[in-house]
Amino acid sequence: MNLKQLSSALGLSQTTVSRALNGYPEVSEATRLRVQTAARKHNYNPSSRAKGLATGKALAIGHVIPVSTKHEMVNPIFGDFIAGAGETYSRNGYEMILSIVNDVDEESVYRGLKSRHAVDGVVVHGPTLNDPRIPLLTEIGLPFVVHGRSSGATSPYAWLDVNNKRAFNRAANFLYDLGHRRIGLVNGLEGMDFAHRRRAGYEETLRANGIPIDTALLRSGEMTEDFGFQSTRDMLALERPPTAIITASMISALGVRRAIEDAGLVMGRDVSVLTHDDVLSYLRNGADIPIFTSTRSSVREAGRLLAEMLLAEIAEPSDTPPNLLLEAELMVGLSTGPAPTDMP
Amino acid sequence: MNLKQLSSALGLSQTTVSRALNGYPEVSEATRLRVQTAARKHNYNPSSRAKGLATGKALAIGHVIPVSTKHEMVNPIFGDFIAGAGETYSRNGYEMILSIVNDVDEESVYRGLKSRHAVDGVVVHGPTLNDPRIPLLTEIGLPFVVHGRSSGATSPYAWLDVNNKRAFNRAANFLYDLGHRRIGLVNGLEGMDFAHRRRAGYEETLRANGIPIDTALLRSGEMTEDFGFQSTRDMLALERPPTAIITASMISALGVRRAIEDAGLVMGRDVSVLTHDDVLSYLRNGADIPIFTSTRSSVREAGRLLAEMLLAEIAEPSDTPPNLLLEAELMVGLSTGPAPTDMP
DNA sequence: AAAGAAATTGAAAGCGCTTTGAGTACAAAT
DNA sequence: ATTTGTACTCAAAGCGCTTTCAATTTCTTT
Repeated sequence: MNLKQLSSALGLSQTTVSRALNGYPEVSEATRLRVQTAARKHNYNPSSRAKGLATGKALAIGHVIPVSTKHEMVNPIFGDFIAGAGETYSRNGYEMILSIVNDVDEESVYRGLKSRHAVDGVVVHGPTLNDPRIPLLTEIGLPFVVHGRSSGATSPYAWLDVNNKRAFNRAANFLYDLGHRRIGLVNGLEGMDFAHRRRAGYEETLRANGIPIDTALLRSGEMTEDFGFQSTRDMLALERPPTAIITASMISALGVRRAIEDAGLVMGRDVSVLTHDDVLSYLRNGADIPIFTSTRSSVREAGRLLAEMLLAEIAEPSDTPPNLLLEAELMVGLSTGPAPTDMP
Repeated sequence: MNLKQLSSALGLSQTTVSRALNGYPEVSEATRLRVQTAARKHNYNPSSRAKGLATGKALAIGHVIPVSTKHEMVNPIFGDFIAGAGETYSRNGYEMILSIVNDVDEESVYRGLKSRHAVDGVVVHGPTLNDPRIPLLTEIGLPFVVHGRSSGATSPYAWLDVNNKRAFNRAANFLYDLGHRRIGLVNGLEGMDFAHRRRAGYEETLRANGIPIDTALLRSGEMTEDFGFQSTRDMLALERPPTAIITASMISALGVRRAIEDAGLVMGRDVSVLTHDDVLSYLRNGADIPIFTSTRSSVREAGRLLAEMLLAEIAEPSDTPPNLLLEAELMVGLSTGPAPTDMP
């Protein structure tokens, strides 16, 4: 059933039917009702292609997911983020278009989306330091919001981020207050902006408390369970092992935990662990009492909010790009405790 | 730059330019080359909307992701599956459209995708027993392939599945051969077809070996880390605890492991653990020696293959829907060992 | 009752592409 | 010299919508 058929079935012009369905005021309420009922009855939905062609809007948002060519790794937060954003889209009649792309030919994907008029805007995932996508999108004039930020960007752009630096300030401070002086960091990949900021927060707080940075306690890599495990195992084998470890995700935290227990130690007593928690649906951090002490910020909620920002920006572009900085919550769980006193 | 502009820039008609770009034979090679060069130079890409309108194809595949209203859970395998499918799509010039939908109003989403001509086909995720989407899609005539199967379906439909039953046959057999007689099952949600088949495989093998099914050793729920933990903790507290546990995913396996160690036991010695492993990119099961003994089947590869099936089906529908049954590989790791002899 | 305003409806153009049916030019065949 | 191919090229219609501009009907006002 298309518009033509529907309107002739109703004995009305396409114009009137179109107006009735799109809420234009020049249609009598009686007619509108009649049209709406008929549309529902015949299960009529305007073709999005035709609509898009006529209006010049795509009613779609692109998400370009970079898959690192190195490890073929899909960021595990992605599912939850998408779920959050998707809610906003469907509430607003937008479609979500996903492009999985290896990081090499990202540029052409963005250009393609733009020139094919496939989307009205895009979400930039996983920003790096000096992310080239930001100037690119600005140049080609495709509306976008970055999930995260990009240190080094020279002009303003729209973003939504967690205050990673402050989160890790607080994480390090919390451990310091518990008496820990050797605190390891199992961070995400250097080059990722979030990892950079987290490390900055960690180092700042340590320095502020007079603790020199020991690079032996600094690891960075893709946040897999195995990476958490290996990093921790190696650090625990040091002459002066850390008494606490801060890590960047629940998944790596599971690996950290495994290494601690493999070493015959007890998490929360011998070694404290503090993780960032994105509140992924399948990795709930314990129900009442969190297993891991964590800095907590729901990535799903971030998706919801970011999508709203983007849609607002598309509806009426502002002259100063919107920014939103979310604070992470510090949740005390069972994985942290006072620094062991029997250590040197 | 649109077709009109490009063709007038070239001094050719739109017809010729269109044909040149789409590989039609009635265009001289010289012209084609000239057109292609100009198109590249001006970064011309045909509008997908206009193209779709003219051809009647959407050049897009829909993925409708059900999010359970109960737990707001996004299946963690989803990211990797999508990554696999996405590769196939982009190689074939297709777009992927994602709809996140709570399980209640799924039907209207499928009908909408069809009537809006938004997609040429869809992938059905997470099939249940007697999944209503299969008759629905068949009825409305939207091509689809199911990732998994649906026990109880009355007519043939296209699917790609892992041989879950045989996988769990082998899993149970492997443990039986190691001397285990009390084998727990931490399964996915009853109602999900894959969980049903796995349980069938498990029960079949136990019965075949003369072991009665003990419902105290059977758990089913959403496959979170916490669910693995709680189920295992409870089972270990039984009067006659299991000496081995089979679980449905790496994530729940991590919880199983945690419960075992919390109980002061050693995985692989006191309690054996065997898990199904979807080979998720962020949960690699150890590099050389797998940590967990597992039945292994890459969900990413499944995504790739399934997308190919669907595109082939769209290109030329076959009269008998294609099916593909993948076998899971049994990988022996460190989490299993002979049943402890000191147990009754 | 006439005139102007307001409300309601419709015909047709246009969005950017593909594709049909027709036309032109040139070489080869009769 | 005419016919028959062959190789190119193009004008125009059509895909299903929105939207402009114009037309008609109904209501107010005088």
